[in-house]
Amino acid sequence: MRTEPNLLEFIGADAVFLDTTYCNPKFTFPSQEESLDYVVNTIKWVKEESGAAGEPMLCLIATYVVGKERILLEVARRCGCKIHVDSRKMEILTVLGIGGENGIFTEDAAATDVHVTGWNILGETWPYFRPNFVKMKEIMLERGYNKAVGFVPTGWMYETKKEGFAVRAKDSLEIHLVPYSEHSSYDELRDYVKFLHPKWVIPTVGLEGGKLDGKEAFALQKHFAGLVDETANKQEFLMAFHRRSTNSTLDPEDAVTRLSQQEGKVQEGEEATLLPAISSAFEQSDGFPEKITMEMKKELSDFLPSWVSQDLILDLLIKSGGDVVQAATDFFEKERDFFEEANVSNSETPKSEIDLTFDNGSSADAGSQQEVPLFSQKPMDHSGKLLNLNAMKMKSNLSKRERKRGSKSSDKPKKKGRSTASKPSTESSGRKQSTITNYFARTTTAASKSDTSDKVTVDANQNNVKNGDQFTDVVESEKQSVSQLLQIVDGGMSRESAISLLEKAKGDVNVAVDIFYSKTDNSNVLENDKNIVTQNSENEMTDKSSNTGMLRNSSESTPKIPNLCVQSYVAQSDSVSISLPIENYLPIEHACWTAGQSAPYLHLARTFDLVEREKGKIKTTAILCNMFRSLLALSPDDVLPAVYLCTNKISPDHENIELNIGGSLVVSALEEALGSSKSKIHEMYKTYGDLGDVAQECRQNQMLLAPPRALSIRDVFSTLRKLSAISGSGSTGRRKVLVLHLIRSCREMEMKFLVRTLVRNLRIGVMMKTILPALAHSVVIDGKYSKSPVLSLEGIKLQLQELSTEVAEAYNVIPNLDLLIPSLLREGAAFSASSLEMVPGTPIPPMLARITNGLTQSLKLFHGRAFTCEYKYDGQRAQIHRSNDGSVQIFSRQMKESTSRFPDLVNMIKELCSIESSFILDAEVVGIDRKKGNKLMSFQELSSRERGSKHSSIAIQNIKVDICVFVFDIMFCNGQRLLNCPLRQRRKYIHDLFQEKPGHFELAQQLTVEADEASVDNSTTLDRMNTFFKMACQSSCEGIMLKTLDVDAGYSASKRCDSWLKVKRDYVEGLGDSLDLVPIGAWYGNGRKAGWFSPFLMACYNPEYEEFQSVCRVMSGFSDEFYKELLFICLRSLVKMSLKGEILFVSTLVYCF
DNA sequence: CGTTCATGCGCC
DNA sequence: GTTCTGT
DNA sequence: ACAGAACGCGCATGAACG
Ligand SMILES: Nc1ncnc2c1ncn2[C@@H]1O[C@H](COP(=O)(O)O)[C@@H](O)[C@H]1O
Repeated sequence: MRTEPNLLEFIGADAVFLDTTYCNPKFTFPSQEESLDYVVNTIKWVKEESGAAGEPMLCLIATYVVGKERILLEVARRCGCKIHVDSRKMEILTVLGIGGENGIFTEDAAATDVHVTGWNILGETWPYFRPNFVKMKEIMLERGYNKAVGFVPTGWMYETKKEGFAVRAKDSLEIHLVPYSEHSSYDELRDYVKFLHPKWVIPTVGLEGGKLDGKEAFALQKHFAGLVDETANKQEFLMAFHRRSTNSTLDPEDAVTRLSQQEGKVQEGEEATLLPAISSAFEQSDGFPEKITMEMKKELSDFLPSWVSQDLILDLLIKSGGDVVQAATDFFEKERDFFEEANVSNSETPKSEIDLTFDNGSSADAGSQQEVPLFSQKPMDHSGKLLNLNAMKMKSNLSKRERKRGSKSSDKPKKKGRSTASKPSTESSGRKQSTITNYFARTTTAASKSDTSDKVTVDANQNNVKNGDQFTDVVESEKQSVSQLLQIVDGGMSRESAISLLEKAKGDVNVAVDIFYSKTDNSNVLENDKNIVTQNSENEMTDKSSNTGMLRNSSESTPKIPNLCVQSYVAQSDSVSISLPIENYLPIEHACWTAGQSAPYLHLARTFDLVEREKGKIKTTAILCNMFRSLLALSPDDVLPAVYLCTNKISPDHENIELNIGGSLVVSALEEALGSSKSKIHEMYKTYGDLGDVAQECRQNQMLLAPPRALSIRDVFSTLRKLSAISGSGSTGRRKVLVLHLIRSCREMEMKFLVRTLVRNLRIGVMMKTILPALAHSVVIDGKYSKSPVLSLEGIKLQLQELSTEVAEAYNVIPNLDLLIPSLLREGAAFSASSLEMVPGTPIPPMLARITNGLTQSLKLFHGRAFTCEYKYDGQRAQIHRSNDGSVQIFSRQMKESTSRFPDLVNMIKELCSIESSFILDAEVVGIDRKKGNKLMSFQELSSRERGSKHSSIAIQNIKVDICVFVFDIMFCNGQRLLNCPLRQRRKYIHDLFQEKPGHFELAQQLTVEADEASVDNSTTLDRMNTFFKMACQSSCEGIMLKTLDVDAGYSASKRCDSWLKVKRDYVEGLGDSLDLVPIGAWYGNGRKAGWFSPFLMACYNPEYEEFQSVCRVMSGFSDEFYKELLFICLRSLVKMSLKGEILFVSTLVYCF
């Protein structure tokens, strides 16, 4: 039995670092399980025990990383802080008869309070073993431990949708990953890093001839020194370093309190915020020109009352530009406020509203500072370059919960004007914007003094909208006249003019036209007239505040209609009738237009609005079904454009027709159309998190000069197509004109969805999987009940189901609405999936694979079934089509045509595939280095290859990255679908029909396991697979794929399927790349992750520069709860430590997936 | 007319 | 691409 | 089960700038 660690040892410790390296199950020492257990128990123990004595910081240092020990030693040396590294592992290693004295820094360690081992690190070979943290995490979670496992991605990073307000890389930090497992020497690593980014090369790991020493790695930093640019972030690091070595006198408790309250803060800036723990301990500088020194802080601190927090002091200093006297003056001016704030924050009753003056000030400053470059004015104030504690908002879990409940209950009084509320009320905030909205909600509420008055307004609005609708519907004929008139005069007049003209002409278009043409000589007068008309109509309004704009406007400025008539008619057709149960919906009577007209976009917009709010899938389908029924009954030609608009597409994927419209252009169009400034829109965007909502909101508040012309579905769609066709010089301008046209024509909630369509983010929770069944249903119902009302759905249930399946299946294989919809409309309920012919030129949605954790697991899953193993190449998917005429096309995984990117591949196919027939192949394109013996290159390198575009192919002689294609499937050959052929046969076809050419055109490496061998108990099979897997990894592959050969072995287009499994190197314990890094900064997350740190900036210590240099960001791997817990506990103790003048370090296990 | 900037787009 | 959450 | 959100970067191209 091992002995439990000495409790006393830990109580005095500030941090516990567990080096868990030894618990790697790959390493087959006998008590592997036991050691894992041991660690887990220790963690548990530390948690429980030291939890009583205060929050412990508990980190896992679990990887083999050069410099880990150095970091610890450095920490210890610099700040003399007590860091106990669990020496028990020495025991374990000793117990196991290994390790102990092998530790690389044993001597150093012995001289300090830090005990570490570098067991086996200096060995000849680089043993890539690592702890089985997959299992560890599992166990930890299972047992409720709350500690960290962090993950770092190796190739890909994402950016949150920012619809026109994105800050591009050049403004943000440049961060690059240095996965090193692929590199056996330092030179290679260096080259790799250089390849990743020549300017910001920070080697973090040194591997020289198998020797692993951070010193050597960093010695080479000199070599790169000239290449490292002097960016702001570097200054930040320098600052961080500098501050780190300065003792702080901040009060730990205060900072901890503040930290615990900072959860709600959302930081929009792209600059990494230095972790408060680090930053607050150090001096602040105002965007770097002037430094605020420790002395200044101390001076001010001594001068002010003792309750004043260090954060406040910093803030004062920053605001005064480093002038201590000024800062003190400022303070006494607002002493009372500050005191109250401090009291509230200290008493741990975060009442949320407090503190707005102070906070508001600083965050607004920060905001405007970001805004400034847009308006080319240098910021005068220089506060908040470092956005940390001072910019935090008060919020607690409690108040969050309260607010949640609050918004729920206020939702209860049934669908109150979510989209019509004139201010972002609590209701409209929704789930999406947790903090900022609430913040705004609070301020607005405060401003309007009472909740109830707000609600009243909302109700009033709602009513008005209804009335407006009614008017809109009733005056349809008048509108038609107006449109007619406008058409005749061909835009020669505004709508107001037309309306007033019609009024004069008593509704007779011909008379109106006459009047118009009699007036044309002084048309200016008419245009002036417009303003008068509008003003008049505005004056007529008695209640402007509750007016919703154009609707009212139009109703007021059109001839009066008898009210009775209005109501009796409108009772049937309002904006929500489409949500009636299918049986009760009357496609013609409930529609908002009549046969022969083209369907108005409003029809769609209203549907979207309802669908967005309806979460149930069945109801959603019913609403959409009703929508389509009206279209089918009144204007079937609009079905296709409607389906496109519903699914946020404008063409089949493979046609590479793109809108080429982004947030920026939409924002600038909105600016112009709505008379809002960019900064205002940005502010609102931050509140709503959706450009569509912003536009809708602006529209709501806008007084329109003219009621817009009705947009039809056809108009919208054809305008979108027109947009996509624009190219060449002046294109941006021409696009904007079209966008403006669209935006200006929006009525009601059209704006919201039009804008969302433009930024291709419909967010109504509906995709092809909902739309197509809805359409299928409507087709069945339309066929059955086009003449009579729907009696019962029971009788046709089966038919509904069947057609849905047929349609979905057809689309799964041939995802081309241009073919599917006409065919469906033509054949009605008789439509079947085989109605569509498979032809090269239309890509088949690729089949996808299921993740598995390891070979054993996947073997289990395929027990008793024959299967094949294939290398999983690390490149890009390519579907190769050859038509009968011999032409070749390449499609990507997302079914975009990428032929122009691979002219060499096209040639290769033409040259090598001498067979006459047409075919469709599934393959992976991989970068290959022909000079280095056909060594496969990483995806990273492939991705830097030139791209080509819709109009231009890349030049074959310029190709920098050669490729090799690895074929693994065939779906179509010689006019025949092979989707239902078992893989064994498809595989045979490939072998029979194609000639390999090594390094150019190869078939995927394979290993066949027959049914009788497919058992976990068959060790030969497992061995073979293991070997195969290792070979795959050695051949620079990502892992292997396993595919059934006979059972369920068809090609399931577009499905993630259990008959294909993937086993990736990274999932398999012990084979991931890893780096051991120190978090030095973090960004605030967005959306769901708003309010806490999400991506962390990780760095590695460079002793030569004596600084931490950034390496990468760490993003995911924690569950949300994990995140919060980890961060709060960790940061809290970190702050504590740092404020005591000790350095804080977290070492995170970093995992590459 | 060449360079830099801004924006859209697609990839594992 | 992966992961987590919400319905 | 399914949908949606969160998570960047590098190339191509038009616009703006000298
Ligand atoms: N032999 C193979 N079979 C199937 N897919 C492969 C193969 N080799 C590489 N891949 C790629 O692996 C991808 C699926 O893995 P993942 O992206 O991890 O889900 C596919 O989209 C292919 O591009």
